[in-house]
Amino acid sequence: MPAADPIIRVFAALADTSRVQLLAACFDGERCVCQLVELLGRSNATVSKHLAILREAGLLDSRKQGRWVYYRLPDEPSPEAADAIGLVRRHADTDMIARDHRRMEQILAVEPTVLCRNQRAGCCAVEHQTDE
Amino acid sequence: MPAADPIIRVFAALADTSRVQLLAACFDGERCVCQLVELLGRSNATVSKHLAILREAGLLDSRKQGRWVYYRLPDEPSPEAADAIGLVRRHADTDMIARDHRRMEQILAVEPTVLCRNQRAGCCAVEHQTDE
DNA sequence: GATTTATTTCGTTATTTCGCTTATTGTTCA
DNA sequence: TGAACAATAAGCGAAATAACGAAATAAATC
Repeated sequence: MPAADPIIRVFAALADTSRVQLLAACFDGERCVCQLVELLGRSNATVSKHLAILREAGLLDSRKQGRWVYYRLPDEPSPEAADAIGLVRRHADTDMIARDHRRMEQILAVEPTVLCRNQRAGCCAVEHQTDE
Repeated sequence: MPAADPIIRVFAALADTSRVQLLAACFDGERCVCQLVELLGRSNATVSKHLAILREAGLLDSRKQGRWVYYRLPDEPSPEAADAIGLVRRHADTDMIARDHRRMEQILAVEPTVLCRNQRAGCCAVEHQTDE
């Protein structure tokens, strides 16, 4: 974790499928944590930690608005972060990202308020598609 | 280890300082395992394993000539490997690579035969510089 | 056949990572 | 002011990873 070299930190941050998913989910705009929790289907603590790792590597920025925290691609990324983000854009698993993209469209159709309430209740806020 | 996505495998391979050092050591040409063992100052088993991880990620190729195995940048890298190698070239820790480069010049001045014999004897084949 | 170089495996130890549950922080709203 | 709420931090256990020594294997050379 205490990677001396920033580039090692970037690589370590991206050496995890969940984190690449989270980064890719922000390609089209900023996302609320609760939306990303819904996307990954993991606990909010887990997702929050993954996001912190991406932020500390300089791959995401966060912004707090009211109760919600939004994550987005950095406006002024470090050279290595910009380069790495481009690499993910060009080469990350197309199928997975496309699938996540379709699911994110469903998630975005739900009010964050409703999303959070359903997550708290322990049930899925957005139905999973039966891709086949 | 069996990372589904090749790009994740590439990132995981580079999320380690030793492996970035090994990759960078091959920037100027192919290197014998015994030379890389000397560079890192670790056991040959450890170095061999790191090299295997880099090779399986498509970041290095290996070639056997006589008793020695030489590692080099792949002649026809995958798109993601080529991209990642460029990223390391542009952004990896300059000081560390320069230091390794100087040390590699000393190592290259020694016959691989002598290098291996000294390594087998358990002593350093090439004096460490007292950088300061 | 013996030696040499590299790889692989085994067994051990230490460290790191992932995900969870359970506080805690800081905000909004009744 | 106090309750509810979103996000994060802290702590825990399980699993993966990294390193080593030692030994076995493979392949090439002498």
